[in-house]
Amino acid sequence: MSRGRPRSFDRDIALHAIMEVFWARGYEGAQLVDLTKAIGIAPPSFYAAFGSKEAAFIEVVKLYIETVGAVPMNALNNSTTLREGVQAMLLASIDVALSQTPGGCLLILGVVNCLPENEAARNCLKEARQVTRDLIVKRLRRANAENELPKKANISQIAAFIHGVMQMISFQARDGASRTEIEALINPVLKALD
Amino acid sequence: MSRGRPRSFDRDIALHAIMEVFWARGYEGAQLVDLTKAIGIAPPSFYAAFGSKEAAFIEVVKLYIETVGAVPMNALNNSTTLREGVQAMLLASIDVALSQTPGGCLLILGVVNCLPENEAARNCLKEARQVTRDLIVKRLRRANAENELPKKANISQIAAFIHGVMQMISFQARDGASRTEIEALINPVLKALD
DNA sequence: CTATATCTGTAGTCAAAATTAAAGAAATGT
DNA sequence: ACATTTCTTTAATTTTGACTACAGATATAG
Repeated sequence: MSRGRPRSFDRDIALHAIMEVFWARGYEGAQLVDLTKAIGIAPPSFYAAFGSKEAAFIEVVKLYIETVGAVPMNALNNSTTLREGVQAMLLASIDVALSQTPGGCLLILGVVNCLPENEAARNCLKEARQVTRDLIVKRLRRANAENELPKKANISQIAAFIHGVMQMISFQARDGASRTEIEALINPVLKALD
Repeated sequence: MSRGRPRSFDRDIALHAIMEVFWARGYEGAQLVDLTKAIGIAPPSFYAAFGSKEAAFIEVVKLYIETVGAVPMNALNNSTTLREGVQAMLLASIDVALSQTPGGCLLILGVVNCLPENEAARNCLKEARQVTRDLIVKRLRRANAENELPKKANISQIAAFIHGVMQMISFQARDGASRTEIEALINPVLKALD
């Protein structure tokens, strides 16, 4: 089948390893030496496997969305009532945010400020956030169809606010807030949904 | 009085100029060449006047708090009712967030991820955010004393949430949200205060 | 067993970014 | 005027970080 010397490491495991590094340090904060050390390889092996730091990041974001990020979004959808769904999503987001050191969501905090040459990484996350927002909108439309919301409810405003709560969770987790403090943040959303 | 060749630029004006740069690009995103270009000087003049990039940033943060950041905090305090104060503060925060390109507050977005050698800048902002939070707590205590809040109200939880709304304002402004979209974010807080 | 393909390891290259050395310029104080 | 002080200008220097050339290693195909 495949000729040549085989790779000395498992590419999937390596991708998970660098996901942790990008998650903890952000795109620019994660230096190549951190990535290669996390895998236990030398730079040429990294470039052979992933192409570039930027390409690796884009792949990591995809993996993050499919694994880490999927949990809250599934919790949102696999619920009968909107209120339960939003609550479950936000609680899962808190788990995600507190599962890393320092805390927070890669999609929200991974690239906030960046050098001009790293705009591609920032846009990659911006698009991912738009997908998150769209999923929330979709769930709200379903709730609307099921008469869980006033017909005149402004779906996109509510979605922006719910997404905003995920953002404050990430920021405060990054600043070192405790689980108790962060869990208290979600009450106003649930109250607003009643 | 002061001997020697006089400075060719006004230090205060220069500080304001680099405040804009740090605000727009963040600490690491603002390169020295951006700072010196904004002032119109060469690197040695910058170092003679400010010491280092880090020292300049710390000075900028102080200036930002005293000028830009003071507006929302004064709005919070110069109000008879808590509700009016919070609303005025958040509206002022929106003005601040939308007054820069890209949007957002320097204290919230200036350093999110950073290289290990820039932890000092991150801590500087973290402390500034703590001051913001403390001011909100103080205003809530006053409201509590004036019987505007239930005696059992959890002041620090409410403060964390209000601060969180400022974070979502900044973050969504940075992502390009419109004034209308951002203004809609503050309704749930006001509702929660009733 | 040989040729070929692909990986690894060492040791770089290259560019960018913060910082500074050194010489000349422009003010004050005597 | 002259000495002194402090700034400006130009051109490095130094460091760091992403990326790679090249030689040696290890697999498959025939």
